[in-house]
Amino acid sequence: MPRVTDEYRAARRDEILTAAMRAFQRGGFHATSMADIIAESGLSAGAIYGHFEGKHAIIQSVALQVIGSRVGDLERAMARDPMPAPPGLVRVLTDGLVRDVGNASLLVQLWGEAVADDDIRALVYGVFTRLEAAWGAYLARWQERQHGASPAEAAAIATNQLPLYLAAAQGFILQSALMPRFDREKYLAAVEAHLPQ
Amino acid sequence: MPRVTDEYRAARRDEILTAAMRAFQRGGFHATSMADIIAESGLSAGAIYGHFEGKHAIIQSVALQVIGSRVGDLERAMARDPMPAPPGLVRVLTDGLVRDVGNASLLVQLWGEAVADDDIRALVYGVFTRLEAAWGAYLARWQERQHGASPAEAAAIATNQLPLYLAAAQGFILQSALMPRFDREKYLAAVEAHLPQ
DNA sequence: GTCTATACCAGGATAGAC
DNA sequence: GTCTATCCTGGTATAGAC
Repeated sequence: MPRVTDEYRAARRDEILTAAMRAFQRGGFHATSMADIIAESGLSAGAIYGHFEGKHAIIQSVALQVIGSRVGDLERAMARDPMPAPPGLVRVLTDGLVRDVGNASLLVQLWGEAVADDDIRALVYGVFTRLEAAWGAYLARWQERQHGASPAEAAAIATNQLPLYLAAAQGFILQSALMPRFDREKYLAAVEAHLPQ
Repeated sequence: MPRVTDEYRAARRDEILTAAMRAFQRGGFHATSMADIIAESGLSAGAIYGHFEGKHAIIQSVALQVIGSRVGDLERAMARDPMPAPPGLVRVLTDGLVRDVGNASLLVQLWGEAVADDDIRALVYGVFTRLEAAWGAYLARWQERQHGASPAEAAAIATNQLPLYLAAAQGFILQSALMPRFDREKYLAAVEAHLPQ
């Protein structure tokens, strides 16, 4: 019998994680100290270390949440019937991002972090691989259904289009995080107008 | 009269910068300590600090070099006559990157760093703004020359296409840095096949 | 200008009381 | 589980000799 309920523990963990996300969004992973996270959460050092092994574990958990939800959003959208047109997937991804995280800067930080941190890199690799597989399958299915392509043709077309669709999603994330006057609707309109169906 | 020639100083600076770039590429800005840079350069702490105020200054200089050269490449390509087709600019940018830096991971790190570091952010903002202006002007000129669009039409089309071209360049950089089986030629072929002319 | 040795401190993590 | 107070390491930067 645990001394407190699992729900309580989970809620506290989440509280800490949310505070950490806010702090990281402002200052970045490294410039944000444990003291900052402690202050942001309104708790104390002891409370934090009761729920996380350390700063590294917090970063990991934040990463998993931010990046994992993106993949989940996509896979769900891909399973919908009728299928949304491929450019719609870019919108799904970015909607989910705004809803859960507020902005894309955490994701951009994660990409940068993947260079230095093996765990984050593994996470990012894994996500990119899943994204590639799911999006590729989606594009192929779209070709078959909408254009009556044979499976072989459809696969070839999908493979060809895939890197650009990934780039469209990545470009959105990067530009929304780092371009001063980014216009979300203008971007999505360009995707819809120019990327191949 | 300086005690050593300016050429000597510049060469040393460059030597240190190159060593730092190698180290940063492997381990990231933060996980790389001054001790690592010192070891990588084969010099000593005293030597390094004789040329740079500190680690921050080194990062700044690396950033300026990596990111500044990219913009230079593009602006030069854009001034060429006859104009390369717009997708060719993506190739120019990535060629320069490979030539100067070897891989794109430093650039991805810089993007992540822009969240936390005001100086880096200002640098990245500035570059994105120049890129936007130059590439936008280029796309407009291309529309006028190749398709006989009026200046107003050309400007509208360019504004519409611009975010996708930026995304194509950004996607290349990100995917080449973080996707295990990235295929450069496949990517560029997709850009050439699908992005609007 | 460059070297070695070292001062100094930020900040992650722990101890022990409650 | 949470708090406050504190320890201690890693890492930046400097001092002083050459």
